[in-house]
Amino acid sequence: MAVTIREVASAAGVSVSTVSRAFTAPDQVQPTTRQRILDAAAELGYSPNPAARSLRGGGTGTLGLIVPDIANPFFPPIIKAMQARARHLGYTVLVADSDEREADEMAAIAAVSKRVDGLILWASTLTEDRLHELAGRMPLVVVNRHVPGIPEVRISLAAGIAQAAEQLKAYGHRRCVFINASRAELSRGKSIQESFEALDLSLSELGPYEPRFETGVHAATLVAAHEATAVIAHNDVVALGVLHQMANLGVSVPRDVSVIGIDDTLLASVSTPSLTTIRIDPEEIATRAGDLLIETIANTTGRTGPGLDAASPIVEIGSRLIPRASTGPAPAH
Amino acid sequence: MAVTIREVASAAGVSVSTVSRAFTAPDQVQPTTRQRILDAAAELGYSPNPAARSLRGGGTGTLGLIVPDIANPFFPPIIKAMQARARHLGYTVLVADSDEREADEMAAIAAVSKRVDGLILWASTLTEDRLHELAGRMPLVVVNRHVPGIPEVRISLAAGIAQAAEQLKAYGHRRCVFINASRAELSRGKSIQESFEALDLSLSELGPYEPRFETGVHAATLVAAHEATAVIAHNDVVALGVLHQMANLGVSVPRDVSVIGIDDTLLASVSTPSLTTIRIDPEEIATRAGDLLIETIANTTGRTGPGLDAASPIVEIGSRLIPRASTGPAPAH
DNA sequence: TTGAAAGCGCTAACAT
DNA sequence: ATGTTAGCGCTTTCAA
Repeated sequence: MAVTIREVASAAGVSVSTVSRAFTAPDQVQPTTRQRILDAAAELGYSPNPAARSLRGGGTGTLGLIVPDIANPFFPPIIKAMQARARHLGYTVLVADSDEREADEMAAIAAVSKRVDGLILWASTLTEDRLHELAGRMPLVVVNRHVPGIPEVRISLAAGIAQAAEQLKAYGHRRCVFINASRAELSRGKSIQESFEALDLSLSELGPYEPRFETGVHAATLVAAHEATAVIAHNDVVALGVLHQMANLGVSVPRDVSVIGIDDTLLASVSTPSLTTIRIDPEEIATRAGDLLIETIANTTGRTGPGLDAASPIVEIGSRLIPRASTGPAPAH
Repeated sequence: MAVTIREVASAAGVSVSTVSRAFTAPDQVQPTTRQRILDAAAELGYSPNPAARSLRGGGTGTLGLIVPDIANPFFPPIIKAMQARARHLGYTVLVADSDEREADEMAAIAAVSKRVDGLILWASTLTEDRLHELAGRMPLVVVNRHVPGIPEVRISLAAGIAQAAEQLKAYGHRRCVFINASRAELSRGKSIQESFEALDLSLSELGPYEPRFETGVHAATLVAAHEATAVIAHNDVVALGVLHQMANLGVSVPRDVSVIGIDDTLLASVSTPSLTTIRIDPEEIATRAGDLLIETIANTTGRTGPGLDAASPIVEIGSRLIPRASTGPAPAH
């Protein structure tokens, strides 16, 4: 068995409560005593048992993060950043994925909910009702999902899209295609349409499709029919499908067609040509979401009734264009 | 507060121990009683508190997995597969990364060790001594690291390499280059050298480098000097660097040079041209590693002295070539 | 400033 | 087959 608080207590010649305080409320114990305890603890290799702590009611010290798909290259950097941030704040992060299916998401939530102090649900597939019910039982933050009354982190593509439109305009493009592959409630289409119209760029929307490589391959064959010289894809994976098929068709990128992705995953920087894309900073979103959850946990603790708060917070994360080699001047025609 | 075993007990009109047994030893309670308990539990939305369970000594129901880098595209599918497997077996998986640095790995281990029943250490940076010490304190499985006395999962590239050599030979290649970017103790070089020699293929080794995209870019410029017509890269990322630079140099892949990666990450299937690579099945390795750890946990529980076992198990995971578009006949010359 | 003791939810003797 | 109860390690009143 591991070393317990009692052994530290007897080694330091104090009671267990003093040892406990030495860790959780250091200023309540005499400096000399505290030092003696800390030394004894170090000597014995003591560290508090988290199970006992959380049983006692102190919370689990763990944040839960449910993402649609761990294997989607967009998420690993976010997970990594959130782990780092959380550790810094004394938390651990427990990650699970929902596979974009409600049943799996419920299972994932059930599996982690008793082990965490709160939950970050990314693009949740759950109904509003269920989310509200869940939020009533534990601190909750949703990302990329708007549910009134639940704290939210929202990714805004507006800035990145506007920059993309500007770049394409400056390069002389006139007709563009957007490959849409969003679930309805997450659609990326609307804001894009507006940004492009504002600059007098025509934008045809294809889809909605599944956000897969093959979607890009398929959509690429449709670009010519629209007489478009630029393509914005739903994400980097789809954009790579476009690049792939353009190469097959003997269409040069960016000479004949410019291609823009979204997410700035690893894929974008290692493709050939490297992919111009709209970056969403993983560290920022991870940090903001983690902090928001911790804040929500803090507000929930020691509150009796259900949230009579003012409006629940909404944090917005920006985006920006990362110009790389897949965009360039429109063909002379 | 959440619903406890006591509330279920009174709702079902039985004692807490009967409720406990209804969950942990169903056959020890009368079917009718059990059903009544299960109904009451469902009604109340009861689920056992894992903190209480583990405090009681029942283990945490969690497996720890420390990988070098969550953001390395090789790992997410493995993490995902291990989660799935573990959930199936009633476990949760807690993942952390070591960033390839001993200090970070120690911190990660410290952060999770009290929350898990055992640990899978992937390509651990720790010294053998530390690993032995750790193994003395908790069930341990190492992956891609050989430490006598510690259960181990080992990835064997032999089969995949042999198939690669055969393919290149059949395509008429004679001179090849291997871009090595391994830490010494993990080196992929030796077995490759042997496989190629066995088929009378000349293999020059470049490096060791860091396993990054830029390494591939750099190494690509060196291939011509070796008069090689085929390149095997340390992993897919490095291979993409090669593809990228070959395109820059106006060298056609696979017409002029064939390129082979290792890992079969997402990158390989979405590159242009798609990348021939050596696949290590993420599900297999995740399953085997998870199962081995659970087995090790089971053997440790209820054993008194330190392991006087027979030799600790070593599980070997195979590999195979996935032919795609980046390999083809050697140029006629 | 420090100590004694109750109790968090659960399981496993032990008793019936 | 079911009930009673001690105790896992810790924090936190309450007392001194």
